[in-house]
Amino acid sequence: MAKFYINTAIDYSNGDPHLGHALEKVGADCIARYRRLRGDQVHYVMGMDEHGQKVLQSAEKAGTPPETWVGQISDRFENTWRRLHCSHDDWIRTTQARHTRSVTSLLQRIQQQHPEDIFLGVYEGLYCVGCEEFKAESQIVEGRCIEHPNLALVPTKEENHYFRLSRYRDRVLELITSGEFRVDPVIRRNEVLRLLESGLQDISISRLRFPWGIPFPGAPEHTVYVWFDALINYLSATGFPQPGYERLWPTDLNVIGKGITRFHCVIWPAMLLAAGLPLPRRVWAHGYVQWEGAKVSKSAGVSVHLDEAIQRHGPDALRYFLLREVGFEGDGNFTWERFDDRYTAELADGLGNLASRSLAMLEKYRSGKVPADAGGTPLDQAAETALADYTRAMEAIDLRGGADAAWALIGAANQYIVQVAPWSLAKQNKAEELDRALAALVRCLYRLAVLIQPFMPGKSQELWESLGQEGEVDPAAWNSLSHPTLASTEVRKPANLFPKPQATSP
RNA sequence: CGCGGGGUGGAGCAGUCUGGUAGCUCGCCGGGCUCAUAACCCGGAGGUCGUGGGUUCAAAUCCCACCCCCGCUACCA
Repeated sequence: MAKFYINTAIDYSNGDPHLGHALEKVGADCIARYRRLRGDQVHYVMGMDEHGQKVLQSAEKAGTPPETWVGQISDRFENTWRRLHCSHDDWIRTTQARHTRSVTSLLQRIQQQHPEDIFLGVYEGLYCVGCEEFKAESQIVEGRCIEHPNLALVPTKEENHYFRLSRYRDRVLELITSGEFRVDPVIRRNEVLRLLESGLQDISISRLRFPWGIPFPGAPEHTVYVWFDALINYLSATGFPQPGYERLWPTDLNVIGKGITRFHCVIWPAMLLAAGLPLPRRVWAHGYVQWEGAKVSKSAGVSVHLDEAIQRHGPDALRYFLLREVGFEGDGNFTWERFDDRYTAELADGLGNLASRSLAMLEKYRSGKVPADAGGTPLDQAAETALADYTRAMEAIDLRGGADAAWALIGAANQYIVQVAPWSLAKQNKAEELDRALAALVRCLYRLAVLIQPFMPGKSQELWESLGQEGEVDPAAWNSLSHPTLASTEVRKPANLFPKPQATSP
């Protein structure tokens, strides 16, 4: 059984979860669930990035101690992901002792293995509190930071610890080019390669006398710069530096947003090289959710829509919509209209109605008992194709393609029903043909329950149970997809899987 | 300025690498069916593929120029 250690980016404790965060978590969860179906030993970790000046300021503004503040935000995020059926195995927070231990240890390890890679330097410049960084000339317009024109830049001069990032350019470039360290999709890889080709500067990794962070090893008046600190969480969650962390490390797949590839595809690998540790095998940088065609940002208050979006048609429907409409590769758009359209067409009229009509016939013509048959119907053939397409897409992290394959099977099932017209067979007393058609339909639903599980675990389970199945969809279920044995199983028509609103509200 | 993505029937997209009757989903029109969540199936109408040149027997697809929209440019998923 292969181990599969998957991380999502940890989110900054500076606001509420929004649709963009949700896309990432749901996408990673879909991948994690698919890997579990395939029998991998999955370890899925999410969490929070809780240090840094912006967090401290937010806490102060709220009149709350920072420890309490980040605790509240952490709960809010994790509850949201649980509501969306995320199946993470661990929840890491950068204020936890295990993380402090890990950061300290990693830095010491770099200092031991490559003492010249961490050095003292004086930084003098204009610091933007909004960005938590010194700004370069190109980022300053009229004496203000481009990103935060409402905040005054603070002239700052301080002694910082630096990391010799420049030294690792060639090696990282080589590892990406050779595919040993994979960066996907290709467009993101090309961006990172261009960045590397243009050269790297050493980076400041500590802040003097800033209290809300991890003390810098050997220089307690400094704290570790928040980004440097945050990246290490992926290692902390393996138990590093405790023996046995190698059971999880390295990360098999790190799921992040396209905006932070620089940190995950350049700085983080360089840090690991400096420490003599293996690199993640793969980074996947998804696109952004646009709201009605416009960019979603933390400041825009789009978090409001997340609760609303979950409530609108339930968590499973939101997962489905994010992964199929918005997509997990490029940017995608989110509008209520499209959400409602897809919900009605694909979930209610598509999957929901198929389950409803098929199982209604089972109850009506065979009292809910699945007849024995020889199999090998055109619908079984369609399932074979769908399964192959689905597998190919999911292995390539083409989540939209995976959903497409499952829905192609739904289309095939509806066509099959019209072609064989079970109601006519019943009237004509063609029992054997009717048995064959009904059994084929139940097999089809069984397969669908498995295929949709990574996308809609809640609805998958409802369907699974209505098919008379015990427990949950698991690797054994996956392995039975080519020839499910369901004869004599008792099935029942479920309550509407995807109820439609009675009247279209304005 | 630099880099990148995009401009295809009413809407949203695929197709462009490897030129050869323009495809999908939704919507619209017509027909069928009655098992089903007024659902499902079949057929049809609708596009000079951003603009202008060029290459070619043939261009959405290759080349050149231009117009428009959007993102990134160091810490936002």
